[in-house]
Amino acid sequence: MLSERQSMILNAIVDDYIRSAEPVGSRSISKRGDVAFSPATIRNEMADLEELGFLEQPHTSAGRIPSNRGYRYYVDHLAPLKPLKAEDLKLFKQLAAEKLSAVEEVVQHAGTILASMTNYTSILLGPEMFNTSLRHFQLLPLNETTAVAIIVTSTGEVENRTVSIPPGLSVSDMEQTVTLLNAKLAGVPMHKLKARLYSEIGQEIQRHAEHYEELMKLLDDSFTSGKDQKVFLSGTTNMLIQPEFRDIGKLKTVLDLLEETPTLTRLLNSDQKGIQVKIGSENVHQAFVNCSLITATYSLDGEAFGTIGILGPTRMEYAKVIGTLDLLSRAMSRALGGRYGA
Amino acid sequence: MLSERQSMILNAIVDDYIRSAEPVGSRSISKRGDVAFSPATIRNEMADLEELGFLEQPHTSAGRIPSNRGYRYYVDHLAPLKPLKAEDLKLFKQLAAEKLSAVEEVVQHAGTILASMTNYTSILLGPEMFNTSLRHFQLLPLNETTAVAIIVTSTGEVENRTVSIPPGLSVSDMEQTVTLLNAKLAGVPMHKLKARLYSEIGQEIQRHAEHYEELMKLLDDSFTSGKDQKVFLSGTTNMLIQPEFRDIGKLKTVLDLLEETPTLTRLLNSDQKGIQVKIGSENVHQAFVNCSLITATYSLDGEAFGTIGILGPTRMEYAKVIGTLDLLSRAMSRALGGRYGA
DNA sequence: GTTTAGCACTCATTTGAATAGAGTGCTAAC
DNA sequence: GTTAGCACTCTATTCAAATGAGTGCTAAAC
Repeated sequence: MLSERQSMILNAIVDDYIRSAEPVGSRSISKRGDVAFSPATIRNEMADLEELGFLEQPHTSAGRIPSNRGYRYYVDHLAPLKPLKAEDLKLFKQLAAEKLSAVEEVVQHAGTILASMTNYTSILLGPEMFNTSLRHFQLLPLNETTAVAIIVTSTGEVENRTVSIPPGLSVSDMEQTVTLLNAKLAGVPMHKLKARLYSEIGQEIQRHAEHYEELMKLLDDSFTSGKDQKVFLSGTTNMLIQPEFRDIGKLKTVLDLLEETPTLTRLLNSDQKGIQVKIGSENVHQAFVNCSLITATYSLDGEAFGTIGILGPTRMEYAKVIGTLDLLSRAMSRALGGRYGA
Repeated sequence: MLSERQSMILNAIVDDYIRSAEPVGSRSISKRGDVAFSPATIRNEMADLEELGFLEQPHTSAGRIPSNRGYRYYVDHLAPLKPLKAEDLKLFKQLAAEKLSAVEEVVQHAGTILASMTNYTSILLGPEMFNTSLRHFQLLPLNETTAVAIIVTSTGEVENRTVSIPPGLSVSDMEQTVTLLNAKLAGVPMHKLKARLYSEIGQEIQRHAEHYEELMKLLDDSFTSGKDQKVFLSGTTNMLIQPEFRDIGKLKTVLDLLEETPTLTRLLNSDQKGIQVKIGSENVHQAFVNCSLITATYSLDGEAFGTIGILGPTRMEYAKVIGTLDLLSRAMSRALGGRYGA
C-alpha cells in the first residue's frame, strides 16, 4: 500500500513525534540519516502521505503529525519490537519469584511496575471468576437476623456477603442445607451455581426443610456475586506530565473516566485473548479520543482470566508498551499459575 | 485577641477569598455592607492584621489573602456553621436507609456523596478492626501445600489469606486444632489473638499434635492481618478545577500522594475522635502545604472505628465542609451501627 | 481621637505591533 | 526522479506602552 520510501518517512515522523511531541518538519527527517533524501523530496512524499490520510498538518506552516491512521499503520507494520532493558526484565523475574500469596497483591504489584516502567497509566482487571468452580460454601450466623455467606473458589479466592436470615428458619435446617450444598455443588463452575441450585437442589431442600421459599431466597442472595471485577489503577498522575493534557479540560475528562470503575471494566474486557491496541478514536469512549489503550490478558491457573492495560496519549511509545505488556502478562500468568503445585 | 472590627474584617476577607480565589481589596469589603467603614479605615485595620500575621499580601499593589493563621482564627472563632441544604440532607437519609449489606459499600457510597456535595476530594478509611473480636476461624486446604485461612470478626467482616501447609501435617491434626481455636478464641479481641495463641493455646496444641512448630507458624501467619486499613478515594479530579492547582507541579505532588495508600492511612489516622482540621502547613506532609484536611470519625457497632476526610485547597469552604462531615459521620455510624438489630 | 477623602505611587496584567523563525509549496534546474 | 531556491504563511516571541486595581500616607472632617 505504501512505497518503501513512504513507509520509511512515516516511520521517521511517528518516531520523532513520539519523542518530541512537536510537529515534524522535512528538514529534521532529512538530517536523521536513515532517510537519505533532501527535504524537498521528503516534502513531496509528506504531501502524498497527508492526502492518503496518514499525516495531518496543524497549520500551513507547521510540520506534520501522524493521524490515527498513521499510528495504526505504524503499529501494524513498522513499530520495531524493542527488547526490554535488563533491569526491567529483572523486575519481572522478581514478580514471578515473590510468590505473593494473594492474587490481588500480584495484580496490584504488576500494575505499579507497569506504570513506573512505561510512565503511563496502568489499568488492571482482577481475574474474572467466570471459569472457576466452587470449592466451599458456608453460612455463618451473626445474630438472629443476619448471617455471612462465604464462598471459596477453586483458585482460593474468597467472596463474602451479608444476607438476612428469614425469621423462623431453624439453625439445624440451615446447617443441613449447607452440608447438602457442599456435597452437591463442590466443583461446579461459578456461573452455573444458580442454575444448579434451582434445578437440582431445590426439590431436595423442599423435602427436608420448612420455609422453602425463604431459604431459596437466602441462597440465591448468597450466590449473587456482588463484586464487580476489581480494578487496579496506577500511575494516573503520569497523565499530568503529557503535553497533550496541558489542557485541564481534556485532562479532567480522562481522569474522571478513570474513577468510573464499572466503565473501565467494560472498556477493558473483551473476549479476545492476547494483545490489543486501540488508537484514539478507535476507542468507543469519547473521553479517550486523545488516548491509546493497549491491553493484554493473563490467566490464573488457566481458569480465570484478567486484563492488564496501559493508557497513554495517542502519541505513545507503542513498541515499548506492547513489548512490556506481552512479557508482563506472561510473567503474571506464570506467577499466578504456579501457585498450587499441581 | 482581635477587636470586634478586626474580626469582622478578617471574616469578610476570608469569606470573599474563599469565594473568589483573588486577593481581597479594601474597597470590595467596604462595599459588602456588613462592614460599614470606608476603604481607608479598612486599609488601616488590614495593615494591622497583616502585622499580626493573619493576612498576607502577594505584592505591594494587591489585596490581602488570609495566612494559615488567618484561616485558623476563622475556623476557630468565625466560621458560621451553615445549615445544609435540604437536598443534601435527603442524600444522608438515603444512605442510612439503604441498608447496604457490606460495610465497604456504605463507606464507598459515603465517599462519593461527600465528594460530589463538597466538590473537593474525599478520603475515607475503612473501619479499623482493632476493637472487634473473633467470631469464627477456619482453615480450608486447597491442595497438599496451601490452604486458605478465613477469619470472621464480630462485625461480620471477613478476612482471608493464603498460607502454606507444613509438609507432613495431618488433616485431622489441622481440624482438631481449628476446633480448639474456635472454642478458645471466639470473642477474643482481634489485637489480642496472637498473644492468646502463644499464652494459652500453645501448650494445648503441643500436647495433642505433632509438628508443633510448623503448626504455630501456620496459625501465626493466619492471624497476621495482611490488609492495611482500606482507603477509599473519590473526587480526586476536583483538585484539577481549583485555581491554586493550575500549576501542574503542585497538582502532581498532591495527586501522587493520593496514590500512596499507606501514607494516607497514616495521615488520616489519629486517636482523637471527632472533627479535626489541619490547615496548610499544619499538615505534617510536605505535599499538603497548600491544602487543608478535615477529618471526622465514624464507628461500626461501637467497636471498630474509621475515618472520613475531605482534602481541598487551604482556601476551602470550611463551614460547609465541617458541617457536612459532622452530619455524614453520624449518619454513617447510624447506618453501620444499626445493622444487627439488638 | 477616630474616621475618611484625596492623591501619589507600585506593580501585575493586558494589549498591540514588530520581529523572528520554522516550515511549506511551487518552479526551475540538475 | 531529485533537489536547490525562493516566496509565502503562520505561530511564537519580544518589548514597550497602557491599564487598572490596590495600597500607604497625609491632611481634613467629624
